[in-house]
Amino acid sequence: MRIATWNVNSVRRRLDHVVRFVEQWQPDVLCLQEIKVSTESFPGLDLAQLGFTHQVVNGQKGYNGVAILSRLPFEDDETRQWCGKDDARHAAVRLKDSLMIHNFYVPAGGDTPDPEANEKFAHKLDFLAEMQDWARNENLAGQKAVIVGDLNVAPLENDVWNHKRLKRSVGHTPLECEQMLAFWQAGQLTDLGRRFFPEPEPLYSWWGYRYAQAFAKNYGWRLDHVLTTPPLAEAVKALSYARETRSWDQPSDHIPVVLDLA
DNA sequence: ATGACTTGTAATACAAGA
Repeated sequence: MRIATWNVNSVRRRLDHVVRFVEQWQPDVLCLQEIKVSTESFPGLDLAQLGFTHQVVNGQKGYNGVAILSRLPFEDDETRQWCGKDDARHAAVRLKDSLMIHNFYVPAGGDTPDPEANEKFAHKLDFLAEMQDWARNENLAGQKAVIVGDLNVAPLENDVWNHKRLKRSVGHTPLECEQMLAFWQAGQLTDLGRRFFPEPEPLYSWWGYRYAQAFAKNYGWRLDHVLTTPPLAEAVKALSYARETRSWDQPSDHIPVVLDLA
């Protein structure tokens, strides 16, 4: 079984890329973030034609938004609010044999890494704290669960192209990195990115648009993560990064990360 | 050397991404 996660930066703008990725990689489940469309306007028929006849969409107009698309039926699905906001940052499904898939889009956090001066950063820290509480309260570690998404934190030194330079930048500050690792510990989560590609190897899933040579020079960040709980340890077979998509015409700034489960 | 870009909204800038 193959599960992919991808921040597509607008599912309507990138629909051709989604089709191309699905044809080449054949995921059974595709978790999207930043669909940037209301649930009503989501292009569900186009995606159903790819075989994803089971869909849960948590969208809103203009910003954010997540979706889980599947060839396999859901036994249950859920979209819940975080930090008391109805801002379309999470969706979850339960497949057969109680396999849970959680798809997150964690707040980016704005420009200034100071929760007093920047309410977006405060929101991001609150969100990360709530994820820790959730992992404990739901006994995430005891479930068969896959957590994926754009978590908007690159927690390890080699998760950014220049640790020394970027440790003051939102997404790689010590406080965010601590909070992300605390979430992983709260759920006893395995960081599959680093299980398959250990430090100090550079490992990235995002290259910004603003610097045109970012991808060519590999000035990237690892913001997109795939995490699994202890009951799934034996089932994890492989993890892949679909780097080629970043070279396609008018790409998303993120690439897909692909998990193979037995 | 993360800006210099890209998106959606709405009407020619602005917010947001990170």
